Amino acid sequence: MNEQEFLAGYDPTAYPAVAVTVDVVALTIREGALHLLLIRRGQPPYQGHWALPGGFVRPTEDLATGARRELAEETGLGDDRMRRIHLEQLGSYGDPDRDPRMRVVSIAHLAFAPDLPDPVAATDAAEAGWLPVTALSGRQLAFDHARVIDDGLERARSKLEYTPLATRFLAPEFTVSELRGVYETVWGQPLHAGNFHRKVLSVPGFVEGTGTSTERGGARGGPRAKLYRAGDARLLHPALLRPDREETIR
Amino acid sequence: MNEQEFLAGYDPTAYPAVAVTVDVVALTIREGALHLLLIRRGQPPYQGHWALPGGFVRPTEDLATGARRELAEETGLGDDRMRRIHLEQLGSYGDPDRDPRMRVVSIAHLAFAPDLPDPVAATDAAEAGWLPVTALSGRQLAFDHARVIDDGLERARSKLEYTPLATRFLAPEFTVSELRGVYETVWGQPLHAGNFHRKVLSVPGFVEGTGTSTERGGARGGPRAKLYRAGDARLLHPALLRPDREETIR
DNA sequence: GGAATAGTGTCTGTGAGACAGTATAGT
DNA sequence: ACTATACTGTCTCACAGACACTATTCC
Repeated sequence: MNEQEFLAGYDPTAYPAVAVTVDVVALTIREGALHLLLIRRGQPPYQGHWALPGGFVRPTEDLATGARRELAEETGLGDDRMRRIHLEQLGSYGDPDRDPRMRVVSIAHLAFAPDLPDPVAATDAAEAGWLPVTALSGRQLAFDHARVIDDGLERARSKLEYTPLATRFLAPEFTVSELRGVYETVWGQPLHAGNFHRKVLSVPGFVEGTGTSTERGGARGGPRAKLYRAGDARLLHPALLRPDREETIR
Repeated sequence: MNEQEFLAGYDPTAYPAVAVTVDVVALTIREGALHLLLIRRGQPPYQGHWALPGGFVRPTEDLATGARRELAEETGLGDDRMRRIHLEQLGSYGDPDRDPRMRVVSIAHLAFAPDLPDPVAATDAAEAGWLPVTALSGRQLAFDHARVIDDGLERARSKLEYTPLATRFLAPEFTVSELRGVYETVWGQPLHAGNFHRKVLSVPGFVEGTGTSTERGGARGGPRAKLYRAGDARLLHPALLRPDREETIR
């Protein structure tokens, strides 16, 4: 350890400043498609490119609070609707050159939200909106946000296997079919309706019946479906594993 | 958005400085017990308390590189032995008051290492060593490191279920019994030897035989065991689930 | 010989998935 | 009437866990 390193151990100002931001990969399901909240940047760098909502963490807030605040600012949601949104830490991204202006370490978060109204663009963004994740390929994303989004989507797919968080994409009361729709949308493949139904009801604590049913059957016929609420389980056991995972193993 | 917030969006120096550190929860197995690399702090705050190895991120290194560097510095290992250590990001800890000196956001990492020699204390630490994790309860840990360690241990237990990373606690060639020992140590419960044996060999890509066997049988008798290497799987399918997870589900 | 360990055989229960079938509603 | 959907029944296969057993080696 030389003199510079010794000093640096005690005096962080011996190093150039590092900025800490929080970014949010916010997912929701609209019209059967997985959507992502994105902001079109109004100034350089990456002016005109799409970016994740986020910003500098404030002195008195912790990381999760900062992420929740950024999400609330961009979506314009009140406390009541914010409370139904699941938010967890996704990971930190700190490559030295990920932001051309300075060293920025971003703590990315992942959010699952029920279908929400279109966001009102904040003053520091030219535009904000929910974009289908299928529309991202080919589009130029700011910073390393393409990778953050990829990580977030994979985390979301994985979380649906072991946790009951799929319910967070739905209204407080939902049918098994709607829940199956969440899985099919996030995983990107159809599931067997009958087996899914039995499986969901057999996992302890996943859902609990409300005793009520939908007012009408399906748009194209069928009986009225029973309504369920999220149960008290925090983990699904046994888990609902994705079919055909062979590709990702090696 | 008021004037201060507007400026802060463009000029991070409008906020008080934030320091970014990397910390490492480094785990290894010694004499059948799970051990953790800890440093006894030589100066305030938390002087004399045990803390995770870590330090400030340097301007030109990314987060994983910083964590690997800190680990190498504390253990005194060369590149060859460092390469066999698994390192992954664990999570970020950024509560505003976690460090009394200033705002410090720490990106914690998790490392799995084979049995290593005792570390040589670096100049900025009074003492360094591998401590059994069972010896931690009751001991005063610096900062929020007790929580970081808890999160790391739970992550380690979980990773052994879905990945072949248990092999990272062992030498390049190992027996099924030694591998079972890793699981039993990390999970803290005995496993059925026969079923474990069959299970490990049946998971594609978990281990591959070397064609050789140990020189001697067990210390207290038994045949010579076949030797295996880590296979090419990155995920175990089907997974090796911990027995009796009911407690953690709700 | 006695004891411990490596490794295999077998049985049972659970659960996933395929498939079929019934009941209920919309058009 | 026709069709789509909700939900249930049944069969098969895979696998986890319990138990038993043999073979090998150390003491």
